[in-house]
Amino acid sequence: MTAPGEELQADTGEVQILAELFHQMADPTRLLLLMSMFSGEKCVCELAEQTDVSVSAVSHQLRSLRTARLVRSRKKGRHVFYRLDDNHVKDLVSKGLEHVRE
Amino acid sequence: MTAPGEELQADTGEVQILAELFHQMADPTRLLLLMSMFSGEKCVCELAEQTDVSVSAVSHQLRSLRTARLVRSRKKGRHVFYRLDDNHVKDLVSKGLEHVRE
DNA sequence: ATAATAATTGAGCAATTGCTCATATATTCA
DNA sequence: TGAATATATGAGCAATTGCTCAATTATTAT
Repeated sequence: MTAPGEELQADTGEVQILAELFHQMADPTRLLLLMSMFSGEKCVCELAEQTDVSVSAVSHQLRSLRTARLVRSRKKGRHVFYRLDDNHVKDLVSKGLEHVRE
Repeated sequence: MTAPGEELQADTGEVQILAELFHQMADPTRLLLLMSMFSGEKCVCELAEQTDVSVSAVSHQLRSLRTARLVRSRKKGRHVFYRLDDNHVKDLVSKGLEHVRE
């Protein structure tokens, strides 16, 4: 499953961006939010309920995730629905869980 | 490449540990250290030179990585050699770079 | 033993983080 | 229009982070 190795070279700029990606996934609340979106888009209040975090805190973290392009949002009436921007995040969580579960 | 979905369920404890894993990879210096070890074990002074970070700072970060079980160390004479504990880290970086490179 | 080299450690500090609280904005409904 | 609901936002604050600097330990060489 480990790549041959050549494409694992990265310049300083890429390392910064890569670190920022992992940074977004490094907070339990944000990670929980991302994982909640695995089953499809969710509005802010659903996400707040599922993660047991205040709506305000969730909104702050979603902004962070949106700015870092890990999620996208769509407005529908009074609700704003959030979903994963692409499925790399899902792959990363999957690989991460493999590691955690040894 | 995305897993079928069933094994992506995680309890609170697992999410904490997973967040800690990503946290270790979320700092540019630690990420650079990990990537330096892709080509095999390296001593502290080599790692310091390659990452252009002070020996002390490198040692602090290596301790963090070792405590979190992302790396292992081996002492040989005056040198301490560090290597990746398993190849999940390499897989995660590989997947992360795929995301960064779109 | 003494000096030199490699690495670790603890204190301390500026910068960043993730939350709460209060407030503001936007949309729907009566 | 006015009330209710959903979300966003800014200030502020305690906790955490990643570094430097100085001191320490461990090993090797003279």
